[in-house]
Amino acid sequence: MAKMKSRGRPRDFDEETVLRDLVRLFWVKGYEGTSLQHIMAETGLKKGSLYSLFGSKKDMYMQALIFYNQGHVKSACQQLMDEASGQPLARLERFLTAPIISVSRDMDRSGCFLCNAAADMADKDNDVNNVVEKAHMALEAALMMALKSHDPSLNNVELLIKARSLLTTYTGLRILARTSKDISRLEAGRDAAMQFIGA
Amino acid sequence: MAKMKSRGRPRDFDEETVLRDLVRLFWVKGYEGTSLQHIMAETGLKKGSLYSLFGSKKDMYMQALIFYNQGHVKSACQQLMDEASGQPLARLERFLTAPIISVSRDMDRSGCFLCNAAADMADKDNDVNNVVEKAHMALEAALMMALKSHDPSLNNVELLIKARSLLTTYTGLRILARTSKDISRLEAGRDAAMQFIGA
DNA sequence: TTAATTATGAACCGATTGGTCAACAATTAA
DNA sequence: TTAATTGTTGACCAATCGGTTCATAATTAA
Repeated sequence: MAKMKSRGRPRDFDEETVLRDLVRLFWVKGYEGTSLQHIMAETGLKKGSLYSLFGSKKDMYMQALIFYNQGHVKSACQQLMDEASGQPLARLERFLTAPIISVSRDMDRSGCFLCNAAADMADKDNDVNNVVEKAHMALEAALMMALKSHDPSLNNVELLIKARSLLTTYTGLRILARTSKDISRLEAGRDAAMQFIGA
Repeated sequence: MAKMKSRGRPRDFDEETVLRDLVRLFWVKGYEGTSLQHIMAETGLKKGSLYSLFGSKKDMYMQALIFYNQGHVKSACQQLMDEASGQPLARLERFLTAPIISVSRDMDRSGCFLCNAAADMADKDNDVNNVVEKAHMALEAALMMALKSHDPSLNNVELLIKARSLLTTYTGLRILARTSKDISRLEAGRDAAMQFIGA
């Protein structure tokens, strides 16, 4: 979809870049911890532009979360389902290892924006809750695909249970990774989950 | 330790009650989401008293978190280790079921203050991080005791791995419980963990 | 009674909060 | 060239933020 020329003064910023900045800010600092000043500094935009573009701070958060889902979450789902991306068990293990790699290799304790949003905003705002819920469902579906590929004999009920247990472990790992100095704690959580689905 | 009469004007509030109020506030609203106005309204105290008592808002949060650990977390640990409180597996299952009961019976999505603190503050503040870390270690130790009681043949390495996997599941459940409308998602996470340790 | 000590409450602080608005700049359609 | 349209900017807003200060109240020790 090529963007057609619009009438008035053209924007002198890239909307996607702005969204990426918003994701990074809300991801690391949370909703209340991110002020308009932070956003202005990070994006280079002034309040007028930001508010004419989004409407409110909450809308900025929402758009950032949706953008994150269409990027990080979607690609995580795709990799889980991509048969060319390795054996099913290896793909599942990679999914559960991502939280560990972030902290052990990059010393990155920002976790997962989706998990942070669940902890931070989801109980306060229904719109955020719905976005988080949809992302969780998408992840469940992708996990079920990978599990089915690993063991085609499993029925849908069994698949759903295993997928949900993996989502629980993943979320726990993402949160624990924000505090834990000991990565073997995280590895234990991952290994137990892998052992459970491998059995 | 009876409190001896102090010299000046006596307090006309109960410190423990104030701490309970602080716990409730920070638990539900998080650190940034809780303002001094909220705290004044909830406790009935004015800023002067609060600041002479705690020193800063962060200290209020810290004291509340420590109080929570000495209450909720400690009693959870004790129940896990209390042989008179049921079979080891039943105690472990009760531990993992608590997050589900909160949301299914009481529609309480506030989760666990400790988990919320990990998600909310632990990466921003080292003092909070240390408190969270210590609580996690205490929970791990209690989980190991219950696991050992269930299967005395397990060595310490095996016990630690299983305990950590349970802590991961517990944390995941507490976070997912903040958004999930579907309690069967939570039950799946619990049942998988129970199946893993029962095996 | 007096002095020392401690707690309370309200006024006050500068800084920051999310949000609005109107003047101005840049573009296209007529 | 002109009008209509859209984007940018900075000033401005009331409200709130966490925090301080100080006079006053209430108590005990002397």
